[in-house]
Amino acid sequence: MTTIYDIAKKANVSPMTVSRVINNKGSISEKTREKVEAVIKELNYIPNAAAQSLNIKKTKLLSLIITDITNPFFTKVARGAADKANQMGYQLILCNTDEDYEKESDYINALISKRVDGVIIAPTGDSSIKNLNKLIKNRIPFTLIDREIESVSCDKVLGDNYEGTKLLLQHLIDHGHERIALVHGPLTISTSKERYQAFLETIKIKDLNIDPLFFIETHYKQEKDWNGIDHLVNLPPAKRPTAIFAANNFIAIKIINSLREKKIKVPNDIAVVCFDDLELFMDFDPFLTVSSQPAYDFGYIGTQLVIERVEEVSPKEYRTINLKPELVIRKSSGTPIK
Amino acid sequence: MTTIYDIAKKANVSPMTVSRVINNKGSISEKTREKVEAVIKELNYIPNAAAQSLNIKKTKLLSLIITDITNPFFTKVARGAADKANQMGYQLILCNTDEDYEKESDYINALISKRVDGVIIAPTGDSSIKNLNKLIKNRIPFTLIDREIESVSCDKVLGDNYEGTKLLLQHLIDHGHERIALVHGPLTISTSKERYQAFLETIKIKDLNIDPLFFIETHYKQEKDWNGIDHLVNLPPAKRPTAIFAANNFIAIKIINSLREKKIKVPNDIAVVCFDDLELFMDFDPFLTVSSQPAYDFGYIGTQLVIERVEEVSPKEYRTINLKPELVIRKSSGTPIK
DNA sequence: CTGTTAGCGCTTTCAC
DNA sequence: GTGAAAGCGCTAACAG
Repeated sequence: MTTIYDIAKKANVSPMTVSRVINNKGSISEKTREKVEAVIKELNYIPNAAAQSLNIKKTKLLSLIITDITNPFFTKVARGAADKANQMGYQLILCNTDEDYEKESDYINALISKRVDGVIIAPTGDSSIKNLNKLIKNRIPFTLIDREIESVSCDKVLGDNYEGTKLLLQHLIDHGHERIALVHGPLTISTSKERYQAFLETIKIKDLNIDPLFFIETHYKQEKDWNGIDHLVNLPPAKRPTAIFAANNFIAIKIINSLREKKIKVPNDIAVVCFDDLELFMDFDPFLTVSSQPAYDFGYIGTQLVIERVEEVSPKEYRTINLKPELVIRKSSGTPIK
Repeated sequence: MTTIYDIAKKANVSPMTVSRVINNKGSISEKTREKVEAVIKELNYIPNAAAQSLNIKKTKLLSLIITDITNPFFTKVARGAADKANQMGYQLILCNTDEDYEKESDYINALISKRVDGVIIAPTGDSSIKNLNKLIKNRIPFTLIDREIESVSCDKVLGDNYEGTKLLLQHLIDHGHERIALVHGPLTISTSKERYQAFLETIKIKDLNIDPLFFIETHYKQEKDWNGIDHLVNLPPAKRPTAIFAANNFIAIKIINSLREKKIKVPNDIAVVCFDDLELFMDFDPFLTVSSQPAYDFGYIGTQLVIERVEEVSPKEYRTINLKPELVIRKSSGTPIK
């Protein structure tokens, strides 16, 4: 491996001069600069980042912690984060937690060891606060994306789950639905809790009376052979919900699979809507009616905010960016039923 | 930041002893080990990876270079790579090249500077050989995935593009199609070239006479307002192809969008098939007939192979793993037309 | 079983 | 404009 010393020797200068050339720092005569640069090129020299960061205490490493890159929402988030990171000269370490606090914890330790400059994280849940505190103790700035943890102070990029839920629910109600089931995620995840609460509030305002059996809790994760709505599906048609609200896209997939198995048609027999788009696929077969969030921006802006913290150009006060959801009406919500 | 010296002082031992505890190396009395571990826990000490790697010349950093995380094929690849990497105690740096040689080149330089232990790469094309040579010069092992570059010696995880193409084409021919268009990617990408050649060979064997206008070149990338098949679509129905073979999933999306705009129905008016699945969405609306490749395995096995190189437990000879495609027949190829 | 010395490859600080 | 010395936080190699 060629080092700064090899360059120095061959260029007849001191290592320090080489360092100055590499970093464009201090003043050097045009002549020596050219000489040094020539040798660097000749020897294909590339500085050792570990040695650099040991001195300057910066790694130009960022990490994106999400629950599953396979979820199209997070795929887009990752694209946004990677784009911004690379544009600013940072590399991005990708971490998938699978909604698992322990994995999250392990990752955080590894990232601290790597001395990443900053972290963009969609936490696994409210208990993630302990992991975030570790970052704080180690003075690693982070921005929270998608999922809120109120007790933590940091930059945040959040969606509007109340608004998104209301839009979707209003749409169903406008179509004449009164028997609407909600399949939501764990209430320890802010997005889940907020969508749940917004659902409750809205049906209260609309004076709808929803059967307690119509509230179902599950995971945000993909799951084979999920049978969470079997008890609804096995009901005689007149007692079934006429519409189902899925709290995220993966839940919608589970629901639609369940319904298909039972030969129940969407939207003719039961309408289905969900939070978060399925990207791509919806491009060529617009099917699911959704509250679509600007996933790319969560990643892009989230990354921009950490970088600003890392480079100390942020205002002292932490910022919270709110990203609006958009109601995208497609086939799965059907036509008015009355 | 607390260092090994802080621990040493507080535990009344030498820094070296602390190092030994951290790395579980050499022998230490149970007593001192416990004492040191207690202090480490008390001070929340986490070793500085930069300092470590400066000595041991290993970073426990791997990189996955792909063209677009947004393509479901690569999303799965990324999941596989991340899973294996983390399982083995490595972190994964994600790089999106957008099929751009220059970006690839920049990434490679950055990764060399970071002294990543290994790289898993789906190269942008045949010219990537220059970038790979840089890795070789810097003694960074890599495995090539999905796309072959014959002149380079390394571990490889490749699909069988001939087989996949033939399966798909045979399926169309069995359905009675004789006027089949091919929309393929740049021939500088091995998968593209192989699918193209397999197509030519197969139609030759089957004695089909395909209009040269039915061969269309485009990118593997997503593209808004793509009009690459307008000249086919504008043909009178009797002169149009009865089926279109898309060389990858994103091309299929472009085609289906184009057809929909012109009110041409798939598969009734024109059948469409493609290489690589669209995952997820196909779960709940099985539509596209495809040659599906085990994307997750490309990432998982590719990562396993580099790690084996990194840890020097591989056989001397480079290995090539061939992953078989699977024909998945769904709606888009329709029913036999004769 | 434990400690000392040197040095990984670079940058900081100060001198000239 | 350039260089010498010291040190970032850790480990290899040796000594005891």
